[in-house]
Amino acid sequence: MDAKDKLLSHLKETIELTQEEESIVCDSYSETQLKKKEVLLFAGEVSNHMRFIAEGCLRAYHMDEEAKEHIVQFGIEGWWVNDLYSYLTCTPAKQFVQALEPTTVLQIHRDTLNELYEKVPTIERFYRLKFEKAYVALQDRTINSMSKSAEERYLEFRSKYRSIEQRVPQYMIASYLGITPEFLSALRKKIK
Amino acid sequence: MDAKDKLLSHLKETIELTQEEESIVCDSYSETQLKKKEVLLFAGEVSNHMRFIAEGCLRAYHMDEEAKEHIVQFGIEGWWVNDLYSYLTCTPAKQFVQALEPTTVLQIHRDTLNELYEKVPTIERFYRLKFEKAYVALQDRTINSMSKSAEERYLEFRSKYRSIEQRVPQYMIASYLGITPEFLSALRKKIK
DNA sequence: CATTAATCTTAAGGTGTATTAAGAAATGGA
DNA sequence: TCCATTTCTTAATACACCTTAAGATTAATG
Repeated sequence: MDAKDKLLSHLKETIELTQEEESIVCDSYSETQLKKKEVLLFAGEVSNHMRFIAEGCLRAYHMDEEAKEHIVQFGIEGWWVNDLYSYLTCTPAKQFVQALEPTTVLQIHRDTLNELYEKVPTIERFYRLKFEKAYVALQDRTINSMSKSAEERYLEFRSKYRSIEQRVPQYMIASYLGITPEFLSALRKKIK
Repeated sequence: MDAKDKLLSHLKETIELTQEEESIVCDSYSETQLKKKEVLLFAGEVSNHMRFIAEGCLRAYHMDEEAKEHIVQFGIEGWWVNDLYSYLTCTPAKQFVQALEPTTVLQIHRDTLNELYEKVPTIERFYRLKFEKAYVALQDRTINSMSKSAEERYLEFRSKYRSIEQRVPQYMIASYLGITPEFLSALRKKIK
């Protein structure tokens, strides 16, 4: 199954599309191949595309004043990864987006997407739902990081994202959880 | 200046409205008076209104499994406070919204707002911008709480929200910052 | 393969923040 | 004005998590 088929079947989990709409949709996205470690979006740039991962694995991370990295989100096949705020407001991104594996991404430019909304109205609904989900995920994460211990957060991460845990380095999971790799290592030892 | 005038001048900071539109807008909102400690939205309920604070002060907070409260957001005159996710998706709220002072709120029901979007299209733009701001505020808060110490977060809170710091109890600021009131007290002593 | 680079673990010692308990200060209601 | 309630502070002790440093594994590369 090629990248665009994956996108279509992903869309069709949420909305219905006619044959004609399917081909309009396909024509609106362009495919990009990323090497491992390649950066798709740099902090400081404006994010002009919505990005669907057809194959591979990405991370979005923030770099603080001391150049320490904080992973905000992972993404694998079937996920969307972006600095959403930058995309929505055309302001400079605060996050980097980088491939952790060789990755295939389908991208659509904001202008093209706005045109697509006109041609295929259900697409607008699809993205509205995406934005809402992004918001609740962020809200959950905020509340979570404030009210739970590192151990609880790790156990939750493991049960929620087992497929991710298995393919990204442990020190990145530590970064996502907001702890040091050493402490995560100690936690894992204790739990087992 | 009455509550509805405050709303109008708030809207007009972002969008333009004709005389006729102003009166349509005003008719769409209803005014509610809250006593101190009165709860406007309970976790578990669906939030069906967007809420503008004309006068007073509110907090939105989450209650965890151990019944500990975590303040997610404060709001004073000119702010909007809500469990936005619940509002957008018609799912049960995870947060409570409660008055910290005698407060006047203007509320608009989701259905009424959708009608208003038709009648006064610029209103839709106003709310889109609100939703975007809510998202970035949340994103900032998440990154912040992961990458900064309690002292840094407190100093930032103080310079950003001095007007709020002066009118809400210190232990609530501690809750907002994710620390205990005792530790905040110690921090303040140390800083001075 | 061999070598280097990336990742993970261990351990000692330190720091930030929580907990508990008590009392002091401020505020609000009768 | 007084009492009750709410809020803030202090201090001792405890724990979660960090820092540093080193070595052990594992994976990537020529």
